[in-house]
Amino acid sequence: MGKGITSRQEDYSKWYNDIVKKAGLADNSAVRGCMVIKPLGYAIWENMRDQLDLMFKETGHVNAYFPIFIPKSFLSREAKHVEGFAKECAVVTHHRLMNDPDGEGVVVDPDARLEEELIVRPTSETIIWHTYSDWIQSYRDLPLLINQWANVVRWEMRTRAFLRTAEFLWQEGHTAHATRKEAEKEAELIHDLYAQFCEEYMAMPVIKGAKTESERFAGAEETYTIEALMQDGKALQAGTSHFLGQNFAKAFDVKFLNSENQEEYVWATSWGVTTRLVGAMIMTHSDDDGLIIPPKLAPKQVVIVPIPKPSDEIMEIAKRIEGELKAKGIRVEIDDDETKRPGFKFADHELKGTPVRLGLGMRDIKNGVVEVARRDTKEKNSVDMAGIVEHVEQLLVDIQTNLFKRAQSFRDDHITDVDNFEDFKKVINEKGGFVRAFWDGTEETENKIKETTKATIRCIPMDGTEEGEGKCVLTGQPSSLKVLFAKAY
RNA sequence: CGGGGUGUAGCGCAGUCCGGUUAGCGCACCUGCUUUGGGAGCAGGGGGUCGCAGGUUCGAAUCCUGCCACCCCGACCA
Repeated sequence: MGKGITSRQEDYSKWYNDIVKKAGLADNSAVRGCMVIKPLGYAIWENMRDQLDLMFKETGHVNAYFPIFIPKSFLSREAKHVEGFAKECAVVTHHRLMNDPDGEGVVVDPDARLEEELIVRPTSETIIWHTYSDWIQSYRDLPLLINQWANVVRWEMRTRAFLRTAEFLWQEGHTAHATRKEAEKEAELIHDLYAQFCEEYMAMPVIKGAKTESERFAGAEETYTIEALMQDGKALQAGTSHFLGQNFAKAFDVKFLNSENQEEYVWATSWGVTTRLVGAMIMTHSDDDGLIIPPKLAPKQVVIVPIPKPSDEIMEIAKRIEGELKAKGIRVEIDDDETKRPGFKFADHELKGTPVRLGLGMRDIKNGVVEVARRDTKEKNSVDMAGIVEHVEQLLVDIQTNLFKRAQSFRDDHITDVDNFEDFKKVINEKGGFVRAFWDGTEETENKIKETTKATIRCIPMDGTEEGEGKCVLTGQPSSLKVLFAKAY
């Protein structure tokens, strides 16, 4: 699976940055830490967004939009929340510029200082819960199931395209419920939905689990996560769903009257996935020849290349095939650029990850065939022109399946059970991937392991079969808790 | 904020140690001809405040001083 599997992180970073740049997914921007998402990168995100949006709506959620600015005082209402985000907030202090009285250009007008500073949202819990307190009076107002598509800003020290940028795009769901049980169910529902999306659409296997207390979202009682494994053996948190208990309801005084006319605080969840998923897709599937996009997310699923160039006769057949594929709902395009030669186009479409390429020249037309090349395995076959539409339709399904299986077997090969700390260190440092081991459940042990190996507990897996009793991999204390460790992005 | 590195054309780089023609190469771009089934060849052409500001010198991409920016590795994090 390409150069991904390397012990040298530097090489992997270079490979990743090269793909982002050469395939045309994103550029650095004028602002440090922010990126420009280019049309191809954005189109992939749009496909992710559209599918997720559909899944949210099918489960009863609706979209709304809340302000990008949050009054500073809101952030301090929930103690843990402010602690978690305070260090990475962009702050608006003024609302006006003026010509520099001592020189050229503009300066901040000192008279335009805001009475209360505004925070550029790093997440929207506070402003949304402030709003919910007005919206919720009765149990009849519940549940409130709202999602927003937005940008957020977290002033990170070090950034990396898609995986960690100062500004990123995401969706954040914020729901309010009458009972603890219902809110817990909501958090689990979204957790499952995210996992389903990653596996079915991104062809990326994930492990579902819960975060330990120290890795939990700031202000959450329980954080569910889906963890994916990248080709360099590092784990990536691909999405989280939080059960917030009544923390935010209490902080923002969101109460409702139940059917017995008693006042109660509401129960909450929040959940989100980000443009990081685009980075996850790259690092899960791509190879040395460039990007590989799973068919379900590919902006272009099929490209038809006239060989050697788009003559009338070739174009007539190409257009017929294009029309038939489109009629099946397949996203297809004819590359009729006369200034580029076929060899260039082949390499270019491979770089950009188009799942299927059809080559069509006079030789093929005489033989009544089309040359079919698949991006995932790079296999080429001549296929009977008569059955080409059905063939391509099936091939897209096969590629989607193959990508998932390939990523899954890589992932499964990189889950290693260990029962002593020597093996633990060895696997983390040499083989990479997930290490499954017993943990005594203390934060102290968790921190010690992090300090000595840089591995963190990615999750306490949910579908962990009964592992019985064992001994903590570090302390040897008796434990019934088997968890997954890994180095992570 | 620590450790390393780099700033020269849109991109990637050489030249800097040891100052000296008009600052060079590859890719990309433009024109023409020949090509065209895996990133075409030849010929011609356009494009530069050598990161910024001072200084030394007859002369600075090159030496000196100061500043700035970016990248990689850590700490922090979706």
